[in-house]
Amino acid sequence: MIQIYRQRMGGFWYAAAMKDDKVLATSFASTEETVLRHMLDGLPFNVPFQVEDKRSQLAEKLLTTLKCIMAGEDVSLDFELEMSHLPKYAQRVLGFLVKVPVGYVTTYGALAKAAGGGARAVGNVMASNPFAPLVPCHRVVRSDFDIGGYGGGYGEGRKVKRAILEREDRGYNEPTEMKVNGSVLSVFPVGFVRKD
DNA sequence: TGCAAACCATAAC
DNA sequence: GTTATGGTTTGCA
Repeated sequence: MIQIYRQRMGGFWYAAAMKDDKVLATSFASTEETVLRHMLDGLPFNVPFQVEDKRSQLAEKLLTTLKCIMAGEDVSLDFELEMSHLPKYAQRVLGFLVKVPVGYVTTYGALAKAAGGGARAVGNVMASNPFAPLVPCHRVVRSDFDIGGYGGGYGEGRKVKRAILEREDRGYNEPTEMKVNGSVLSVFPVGFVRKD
């Protein structure tokens, strides 16, 4: 049985799907209906689930973490993510993405260069990221530092993406290269992202 | 700038 | 198998 938790904090609804101590999906949205629907889309298959009204300690911690990420805070991600049902390539890309630190962004192309595959394929993985905003797909922008898409495509979600990034700005100035899984991943200061 | 073509994993047929 | 679809990128006018 999969447990689903949801909570409203600071103007957003947050939701998490958990099985035992593992996280299957997370989501956020402006309404309860949307956050639940969005998160159910991210679940692996049609398995029985139950919406819980009381939160386990771990669920409480997880939902709070989601809120803190939205607030641009630096949090530790010591949660166990269940992604074995995702395509292998998607797992790989997400594995690189979690290494991008607060205050930096990477690009679809840079992520592709590190993880393999192509930029558009990376975009596809971002669009179907079941772990937003825990796995920080909001930190992936276009190679020309246009903000890129968010929330499944080009829509209002872009505003949210920009807002999160503004709060994550740590004032770094220099691009840097990170060693991840034996590959090199280029990351860039949030300040590089184009304003409009 | 703007547009066309290349790019590449997935899902749907 | 094959095709259609993207949160992209690059080159060239």
